[in-house]
Amino acid sequence: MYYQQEAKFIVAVDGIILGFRNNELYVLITKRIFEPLKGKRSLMGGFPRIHESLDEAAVRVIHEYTGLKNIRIEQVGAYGDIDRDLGSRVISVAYYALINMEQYDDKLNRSHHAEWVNIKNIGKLVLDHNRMLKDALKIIRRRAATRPIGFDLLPQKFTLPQFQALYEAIYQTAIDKRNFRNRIQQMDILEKLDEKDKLNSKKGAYYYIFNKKKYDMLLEQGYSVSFIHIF
Amino acid sequence: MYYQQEAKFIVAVDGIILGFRNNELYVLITKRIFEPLKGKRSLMGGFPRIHESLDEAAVRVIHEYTGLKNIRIEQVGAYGDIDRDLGSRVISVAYYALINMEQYDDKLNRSHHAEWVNIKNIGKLVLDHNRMLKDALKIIRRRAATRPIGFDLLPQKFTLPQFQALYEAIYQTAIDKRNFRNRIQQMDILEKLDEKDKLNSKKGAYYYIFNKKKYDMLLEQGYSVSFIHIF
DNA sequence: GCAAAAGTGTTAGGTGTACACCCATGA
DNA sequence: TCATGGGTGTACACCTAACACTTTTGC
Repeated sequence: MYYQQEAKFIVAVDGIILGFRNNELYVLITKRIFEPLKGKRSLMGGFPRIHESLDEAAVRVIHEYTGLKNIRIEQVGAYGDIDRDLGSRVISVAYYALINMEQYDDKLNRSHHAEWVNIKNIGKLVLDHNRMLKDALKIIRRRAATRPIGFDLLPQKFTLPQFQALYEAIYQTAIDKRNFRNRIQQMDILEKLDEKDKLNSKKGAYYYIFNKKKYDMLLEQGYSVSFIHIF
Repeated sequence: MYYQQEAKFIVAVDGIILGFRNNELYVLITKRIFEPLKGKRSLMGGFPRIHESLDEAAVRVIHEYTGLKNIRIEQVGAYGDIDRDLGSRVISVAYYALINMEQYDDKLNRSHHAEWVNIKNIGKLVLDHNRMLKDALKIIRRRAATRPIGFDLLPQKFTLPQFQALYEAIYQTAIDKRNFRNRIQQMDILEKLDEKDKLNSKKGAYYYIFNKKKYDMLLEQGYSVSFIHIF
């Protein structure tokens, strides 16, 4: 063992957990059950264990709050301002995860005092959590601009109006229907089903599923479509 | 004080310090002067102090190694695999900095066993430092694609061939002279001087300086030019 | 005069974006 | 029959990328 003379820090992981329902983006927000700031609205957080990597800790924490396994996470960054946490000097590493709200176990809401909050109505969160959320969204938007993100966010079968609504929610902007569908079609990674969703319209919208094999092939070839022009 | 029962971690900061000279990109690499892995090639690293933010620690560490003040840093990310450091469980936060090699104090090289290594010839670095470097380059490329990065890397007066060479070094690709210049001209953020650099050619290339005021104005307007198409 | 690097414009093809109407169905 | 949301194609402007020759000057 080396470095024994160095200062040690409390390290936390915080999770920005996003879901999509009724054409709106939601963030999983909890009420802190411990001091300081007990009762205030906060992202899902936890502390890595000594035998866990940061990524593993993030996956575990998100699992504890959502009951979901096999989630993909991506790191947002490390937050290390001195007074960012009122409780102590804490360095926090933020991760985001996109999850399918249909698979989410709603029972966990109650046990964790968690709720899905529409991303438009997120108020003040504790500490620097608003900044974390903002940073996560930036990364998600960048990602979504070049690849068809959100297969994690959508149910397995989804309609094109749904898919488009997801993009509109991510960018908070209206997208032309025809342009959106043209681009999707170009990519050729969706499979149209014979089945229709008749909940949202009388005519009904065809369901699609995602052809993962084709998508992975395209990625390997370094493929990228610019979905939305944001840069 | 709260969270006292949580595990504490040794936290490090590592710096990817990039410079540009003779049309090539260089990384500042040191030989570790402490165990473990003493004598092996490594990025510049250090440990944040209790009263320092992570950003401050990164600035301080880079200052210690380069003598430079007023450097801009950007976080690359946190690295938290369990066995990433042989010495102990260490979580490291990486930062990159682009510096002007002309202003760099060469005396520090010797006192820190540091040397500038051409980015093409970086061999194996200790621990996960190769991955950090790769991640930093990804961020730098993304940044350079949409804004005229590298005013930090270039001397105050620079020529267009130099500026282009910088982009070629960042992307490791050849760029058409006329296209590059057209784009630069469109941005209208350079000022041509009457003076010429005659070191690299008989004809001589005009020096330019960067018009920061115009650049900042453009940034405020949410301006972005796609310099190079990489996505 | 000649080698070596600097400097300079145009064009064709592709991509982004704006845009309007018909279709299917339940009520 | 009508109101509602689903589905479809094109034209124009702009941007990207390809491309070749002249200029200057030290040797």
